[in-house]
Amino acid sequence: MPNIKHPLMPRKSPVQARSAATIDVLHEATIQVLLKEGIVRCNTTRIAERAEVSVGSIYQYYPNRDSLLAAVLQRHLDSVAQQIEQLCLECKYGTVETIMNALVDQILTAKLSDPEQSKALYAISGERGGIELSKQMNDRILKAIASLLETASDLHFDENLIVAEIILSVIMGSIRRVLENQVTHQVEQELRYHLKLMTTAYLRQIGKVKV
Amino acid sequence: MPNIKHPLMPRKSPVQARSAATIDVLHEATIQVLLKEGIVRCNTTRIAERAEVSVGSIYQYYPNRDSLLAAVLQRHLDSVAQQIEQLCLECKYGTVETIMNALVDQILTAKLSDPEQSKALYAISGERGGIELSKQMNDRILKAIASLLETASDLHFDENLIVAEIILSVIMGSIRRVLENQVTHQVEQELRYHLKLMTTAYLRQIGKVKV
Amino acid sequence: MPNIKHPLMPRKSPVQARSAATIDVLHEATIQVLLKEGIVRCNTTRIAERAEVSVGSIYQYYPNRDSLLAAVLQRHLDSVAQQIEQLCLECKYGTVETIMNALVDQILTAKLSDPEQSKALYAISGERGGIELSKQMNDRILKAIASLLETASDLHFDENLIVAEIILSVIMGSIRRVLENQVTHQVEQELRYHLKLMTTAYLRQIGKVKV
Amino acid sequence: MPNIKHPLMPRKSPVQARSAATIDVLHEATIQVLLKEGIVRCNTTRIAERAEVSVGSIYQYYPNRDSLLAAVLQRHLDSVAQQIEQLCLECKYGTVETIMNALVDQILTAKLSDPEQSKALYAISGERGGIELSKQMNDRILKAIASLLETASDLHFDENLIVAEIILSVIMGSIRRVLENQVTHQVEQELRYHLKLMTTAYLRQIGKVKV
DNA sequence: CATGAATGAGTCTTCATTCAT
DNA sequence: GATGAATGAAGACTCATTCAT
Repeated sequence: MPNIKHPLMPRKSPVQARSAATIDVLHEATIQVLLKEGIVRCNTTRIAERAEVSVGSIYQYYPNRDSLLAAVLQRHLDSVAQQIEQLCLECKYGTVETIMNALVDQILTAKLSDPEQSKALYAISGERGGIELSKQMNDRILKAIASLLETASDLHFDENLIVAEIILSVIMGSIRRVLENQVTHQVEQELRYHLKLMTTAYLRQIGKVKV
Repeated sequence: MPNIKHPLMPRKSPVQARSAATIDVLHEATIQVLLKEGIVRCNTTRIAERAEVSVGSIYQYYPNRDSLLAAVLQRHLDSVAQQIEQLCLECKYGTVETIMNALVDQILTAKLSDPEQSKALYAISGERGGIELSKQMNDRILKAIASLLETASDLHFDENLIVAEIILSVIMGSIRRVLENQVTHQVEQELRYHLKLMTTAYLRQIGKVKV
Repeated sequence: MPNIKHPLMPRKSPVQARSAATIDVLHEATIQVLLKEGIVRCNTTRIAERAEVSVGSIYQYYPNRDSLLAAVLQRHLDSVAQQIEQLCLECKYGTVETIMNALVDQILTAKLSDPEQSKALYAISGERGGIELSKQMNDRILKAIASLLETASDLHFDENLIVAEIILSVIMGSIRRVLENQVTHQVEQELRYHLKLMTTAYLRQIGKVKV
Repeated sequence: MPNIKHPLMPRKSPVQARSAATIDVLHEATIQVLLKEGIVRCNTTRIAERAEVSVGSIYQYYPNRDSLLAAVLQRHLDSVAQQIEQLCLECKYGTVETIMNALVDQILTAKLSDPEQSKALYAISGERGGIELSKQMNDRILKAIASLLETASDLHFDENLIVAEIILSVIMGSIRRVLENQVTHQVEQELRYHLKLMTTAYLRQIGKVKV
């Protein structure tokens, strides 16, 4: 059902085994080039070179350069969202403090375990298609966090979604600054601690005690 | 101390009024093009057209395109830093709550009064030269906030600079998400309130009561 | 007499029914793509897609893309020539007027019954191989018309071939303009009438009365 | 007032003298390449090479390759239409015979004085933009011929425009066949004579004697 | 035989920069 | 100083053809 003229959709699904392999190689190469050369020099020629395939192969699977980048971003975002959704299910019914501790840990781990890759992908997410993808992932995560907050054993919030948004913004926003080297090394090290402290303090302030 | 081959330095100082005017026109035009066409289509031809000067004129004042973009970013960041420094001086000796209220207000106002422009400039700040500039501004603001925190009448912090960094990261990070439309309209409206609440709660948690 | 490296010759003769069927499908698909996408986008991939065979299959029957296009054109031209030759045999010994009435009718019917197809094929006939094919068909038709004119019951012409050429040029030339939409709808409708009138008047002018 | 996003409009008008020179060189080179290599190989690289300018120069004046081709065609068609309009004014009030003699001469001269060029331009006129241009020229010429026919001293026609269309189609259609080498050399030589004869005979047949 | 993934030369187009006027 | 025409390297994308499966 796909591939009907949406410019950012992949062009075709692999029917032979080597197709899937080529796609993987392309994704890997894209990230490598992005890391090594930056978004501006991350062009089809370099990606193909790095992937050791011809430029033509890119266009077997993607209608244009942007759709390849979007696909790479999509994969990453999916993975991050999945990890967080998973965690949100596991942490249900804890106190606000345990929830925030786990959430901050999970998000920072997901985003900072391969910081170079995350950083490279920000370059994509700013482009035309990336913003939409980011929003979709955002929504998934927000819903997961809002659901999680609802189950908090000690506190209750009037507007779970708003609160979730604030918390996610603060965490994701800080992470971005870390990835862009806009914080000192020390803060990078201690960010987990402070974010846990801050979000927990915030929730206690804004929430009402459950009976 | 003149411009000896630093590629991002402006080429000459505006010794004549005419020069200063041209530079202003170029800056304004650059922002307009950035807004209207995006970073990718923001090229010298379009800037010159919009500014109603010839492309050659750009090279009278800047050794290359990037140095023009850097200069535009520089101006913006300078202005933001200055506003915040100014405020930090005015708020000295207040309570943590009044300080954070004023600070959050000031930063959000500075960054969100012309959101389109701020957003456009993010595109520049990601490029090679922009990161360095952003860091410099960051340092100025951090010092101002750290000094301000030191004067807080009610609380004392062991590491003012770290705390300042955390607070700035959280505020700036959230703002970026607003500018990238990654938050709902409602959160955009209520962001001030929540950031004030959160940062104040955080400071109260981490600080020690002054005697 | 097999295919020894002539680049526009079909590669092998359809000895099996399956082959003939595939060739038919390819011809049909080629015309469809030509109509829908134009000569520039009429490439092997699209033809294969439309024909629901693989690109590889095209090369089973034709040594290259141009030879497929040439074959398609050839078929069309053969069919047209055959129709006209047939008619020329049937009309022998009539008066100039009845001859021209029949001839104009026949040619217009042959070329305009599926105008879209005829139009599409013009795109091919302009290419390197098509011109030669067109000439061959032209010669066949000319000979048929010249022979026919010779049998006219009322008039005699000094140079039947020249006269035939003039008449064919005028008819075919007008048809082409119709197919390229360079005439109004009304003229398209009345073309038969005017061509009959004009060619008959011309022949009466240039011919000598038979005794 | 021009140049507002119409993809086939020239990009800018020359303000310096050498611009006009470059445009002329480009037109000339385009026709040369068209003649020597055919429409398929008539690409920007070859045109620029032949014109001894850089490819970039093409894009100073035309937004894309097609608009250059269209401009070249336009010039040619304008010139042809002008010549015919001029003649139509000069021939007014003659007999049908003198009118047709002059008209056939004029059109054949205009189209066949530089047959290679005319032939080359047919390749363009089949493309997207060319058809529209051809129609416009067609209309101009038709109006001129219809007006001319109205002034014929000896005959009167019920529908001047239809008659003009028929005549133009027949003449233009034959010329095309000459240019595509679909007629023998002898017919090419005698075409003028036969066309004059045929069109005059046709007009005498279809017209009514003026009193 | 049929398939369709892979190839890579060839096109169009953009844009920072230069330099003659 | 100012102008804008010219440059040409670089990038995105296409498509005829091949060949391993």
